[in-house]
Amino acid sequence: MTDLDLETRLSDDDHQALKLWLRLLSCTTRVEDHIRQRLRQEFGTTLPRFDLLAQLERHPDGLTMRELSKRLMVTGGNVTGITDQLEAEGLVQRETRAEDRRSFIVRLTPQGRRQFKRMAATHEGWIVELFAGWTPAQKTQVHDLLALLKTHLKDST
Amino acid sequence: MTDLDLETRLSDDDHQALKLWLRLLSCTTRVEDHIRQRLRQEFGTTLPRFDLLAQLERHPDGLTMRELSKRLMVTGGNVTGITDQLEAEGLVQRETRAEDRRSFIVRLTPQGRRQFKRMAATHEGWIVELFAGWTPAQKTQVHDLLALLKTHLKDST
DNA sequence: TATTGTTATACTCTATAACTATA
DNA sequence: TATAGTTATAGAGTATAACAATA
Repeated sequence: MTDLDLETRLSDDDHQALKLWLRLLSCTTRVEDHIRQRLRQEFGTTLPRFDLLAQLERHPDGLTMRELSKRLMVTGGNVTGITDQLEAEGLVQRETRAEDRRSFIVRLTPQGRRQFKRMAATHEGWIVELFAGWTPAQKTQVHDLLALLKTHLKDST
Repeated sequence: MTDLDLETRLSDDDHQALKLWLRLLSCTTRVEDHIRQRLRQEFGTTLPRFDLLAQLERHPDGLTMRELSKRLMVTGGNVTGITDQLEAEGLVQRETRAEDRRSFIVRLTPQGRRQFKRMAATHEGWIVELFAGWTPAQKTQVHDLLALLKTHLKDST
């Protein structure tokens, strides 16, 4: 019964970690799908586009494509595509730089800033509603616990 | 200054919910990517294939395509594709049923069961390691808190 | 040579819809 | 008619690699 060995060496504690992970994954995925759907329905946009705008809103002086690529954790080609769309919609603009003519600064347009603020406020409302059942202490605690995951991820890679 | 209104009406508590969600999303995504990568490297498989095998392992009598589709929360065409691959690899088999010749039962082959148990044990090891910094009480608490999210999701849909 | 950004291409995962064969 | 499953197709979202311009 070698198969059984694989099972019996797992403690309850191990199964608890697996159960937690499966729930974490399914909950997060479902919330994410829900948010994608509402972003599309209510604002005709996507999560990657929203995320790019959010980065620019946090950096009023703009970011280069390379910086956006690193912050969004996607490769350069994708940033080009998303930026093209947002520029066509008039929400961001590319600005050339004299210092380095290979790159440029991507910045929110006034319209882009207004539009993003509207979307961000609505988006935040969805999230607040979602965590309405959690106390502030619980939110803080889980927020801090999650930081530990990233540590373990780096260690094992 | 209408823009400021959107900002000032948000309490610290609201921002806390948003911060928590962003961390939840980024942590989960990074862990998921990490697991996809290791499943590919070490077992040459993908998360959807692993998930399908996991469902069959939990149901030794097998499941119909329709049942798999519902449990995996993907549409039928996708289940057909994944099942085709797994059948080609000899890990699952389709069995016709006399009662209803439109459908069949998908079941793990002995080889599929052995292979899945190997992968599942390794996979569980990754997860256990990941949550090593959490106490059993913390795991239970977060597991239960996450259940609340699904409730709020259903309400707002 | 190295770096920034673009283009072209392909892969994974998903959905939709038309189709078949049974019921 | 309705249902189980398949096929064909399309669309996100991502990566890789070849390329042009500049450093």
